[in-house]
Amino acid sequence: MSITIKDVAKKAGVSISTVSRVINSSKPVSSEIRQKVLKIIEDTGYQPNPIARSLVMKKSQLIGVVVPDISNFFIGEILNGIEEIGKMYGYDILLCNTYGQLEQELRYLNLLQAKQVEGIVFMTWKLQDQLVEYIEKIDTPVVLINRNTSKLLIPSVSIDNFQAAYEMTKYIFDNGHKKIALIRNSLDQDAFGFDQFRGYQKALEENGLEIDDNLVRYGNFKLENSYEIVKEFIQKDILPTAIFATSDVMAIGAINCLLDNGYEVPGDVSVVGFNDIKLASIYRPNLTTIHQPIYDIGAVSIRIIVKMINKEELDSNVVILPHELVERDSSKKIK
Amino acid sequence: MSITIKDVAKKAGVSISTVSRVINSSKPVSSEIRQKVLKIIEDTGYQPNPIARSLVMKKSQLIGVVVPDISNFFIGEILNGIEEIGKMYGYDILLCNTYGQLEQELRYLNLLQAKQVEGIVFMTWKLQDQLVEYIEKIDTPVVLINRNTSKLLIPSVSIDNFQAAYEMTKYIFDNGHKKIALIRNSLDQDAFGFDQFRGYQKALEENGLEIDDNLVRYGNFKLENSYEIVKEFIQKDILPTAIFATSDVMAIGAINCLLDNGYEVPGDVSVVGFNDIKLASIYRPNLTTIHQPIYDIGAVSIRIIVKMINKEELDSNVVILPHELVERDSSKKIK
DNA sequence: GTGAAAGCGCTAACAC
DNA sequence: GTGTTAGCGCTTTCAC
Repeated sequence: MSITIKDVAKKAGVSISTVSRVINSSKPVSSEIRQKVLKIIEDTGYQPNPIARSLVMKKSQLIGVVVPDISNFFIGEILNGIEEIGKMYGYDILLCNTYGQLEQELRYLNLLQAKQVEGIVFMTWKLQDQLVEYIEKIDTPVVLINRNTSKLLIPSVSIDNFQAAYEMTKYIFDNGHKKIALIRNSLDQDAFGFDQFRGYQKALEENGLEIDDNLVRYGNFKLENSYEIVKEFIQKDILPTAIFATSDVMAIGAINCLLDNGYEVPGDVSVVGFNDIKLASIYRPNLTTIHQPIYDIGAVSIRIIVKMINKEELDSNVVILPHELVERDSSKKIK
Repeated sequence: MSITIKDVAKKAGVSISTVSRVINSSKPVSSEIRQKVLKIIEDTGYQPNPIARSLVMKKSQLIGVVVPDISNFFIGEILNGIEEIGKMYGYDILLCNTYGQLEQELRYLNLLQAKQVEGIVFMTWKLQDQLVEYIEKIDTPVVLINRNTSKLLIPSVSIDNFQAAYEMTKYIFDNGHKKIALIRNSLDQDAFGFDQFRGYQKALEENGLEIDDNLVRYGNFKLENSYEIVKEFIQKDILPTAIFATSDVMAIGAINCLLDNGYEVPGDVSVVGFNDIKLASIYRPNLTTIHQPIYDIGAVSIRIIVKMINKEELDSNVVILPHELVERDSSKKIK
């Protein structure tokens, strides 16, 4: 059995309240006694039982993190930020993987509350209404990642997906492309996928281009999926000169398909991505893409949660981090 | 304030022990009362406080997972297995990221014990003696991932790195290569990196080849690192016909360097990897590599931890999972 | 400045 | 079968 506060108190010849006071510096203790207690703690290697402490303080020092896929490249990088900053504030991370399934998401949200986590960082591919409803109802602070919640009560952190997609589309257009396919994410209307679509739309319209429904396709974040879409472009002989995929992995799927079918990138087709995951600069050709401050997204989300836990006022419900268009080797000018 | 067992007891007009009994089915309760209590639990949405329960049961239902890099591709995939099987057994995952730094590793090991986790899954790049010593000393069950601990007391799960590296080297040799570089991991002698080296060594020796010290190099799991190594090969004009990197990411670093310098893969140089992370079949050329059952490694590690928690006998301290050589497009026969 | 005692929400003897 | 009670290890009034 490990050593408790009682043991320390006994050895020090003081009451447990006194020991508690020196541990927490919650009230003044005479320097003499403090030293004695400290010494005994040192000697015995006593560590306060956080569970007992949690029980009385009603604080678990735990933050739940719900993600749709731990092994997803983008998410892995976000987790780095979450973990590091979380630990900085003394919070441990309870990790939950939902595979993006609503049922799992609801289950974990419930489980995490039962576990008394103090806050939840939530990420999903598709933010279903039922989820929003549930999240807005619960007491535990929740912050959403990678999703603009300006219409909701839930705080969030993301980049300006509309603006980023606009810039990227404009960039492609400025490079001489007139046929620009969009492989977007199949998501609900309030999602970032919709914002991105609007950005794409605006850039085309501004430049007098019409949206070609054949060239706007829904992907599902999977490489195989964009691969198939491009295959269809080829088969139907409607291959555009540029493809804008709203995730790097989908961009790579597109490029792989092109390469497999004897096309050159960017020689025949320019392909650009979104996110700038590590892979974007590992893969050849290096991806032209929208750089997101991925680590910071995780870091900021924790900072928000901590503020909410401490009942501090949030400057804003929606935090928008800066993005940047990174020009690499998968796109080129045409005339 | 949320509802407690007391409230339920009062509403049901029974004692709290009875409520506890129906919650835990720990002792028979008359069907009539059981129904009544169940109904009230249903109505009130009562959920037992796991912290209070932990305090008295001395069980936290938490498993600590310590990894050197959450965003590492290989580790992300392992985490999937850990999370899923862990949840299956009712355990939550406390995630800790160490960046492979001994100081952090020790700190987290300590923190996790203080948090009363019931077991720890531990992963690191370099298993330092100090760590082994510490782990062997503590009461909390620990299992090591991706490391053969046959000489230690600590259980582990991994593949047969020696055999796998042997097979891969032999495969390359059988493809006609006589100059085979090895980019191995710079690790302590008991590590899998050493086993892999021995496998490489054996395959060469069996075939009457000598080890060329210029061609056996230490990488550090980083892409940039193997990139530099290959650059040096080129500069010194000692480029071999085949490069065996003991991680897929390092293999890709090698290929990138070759491509950047105008070489073809596998045209001029065959490059093979190790692990078979998702990226291995996304990257072009697809990597010839050693397939590890990555998800299963995570899954099995949790099963072992659960057995240890339950004080069940382990069949074996060291679990070796099967591997497989996967032939893809980054290697070819030469004459 | 210090100690006694109550109580966080729960489980598990122990009685009946 | 059911209720009473004693803790689990800690924080925090409330006295002194």
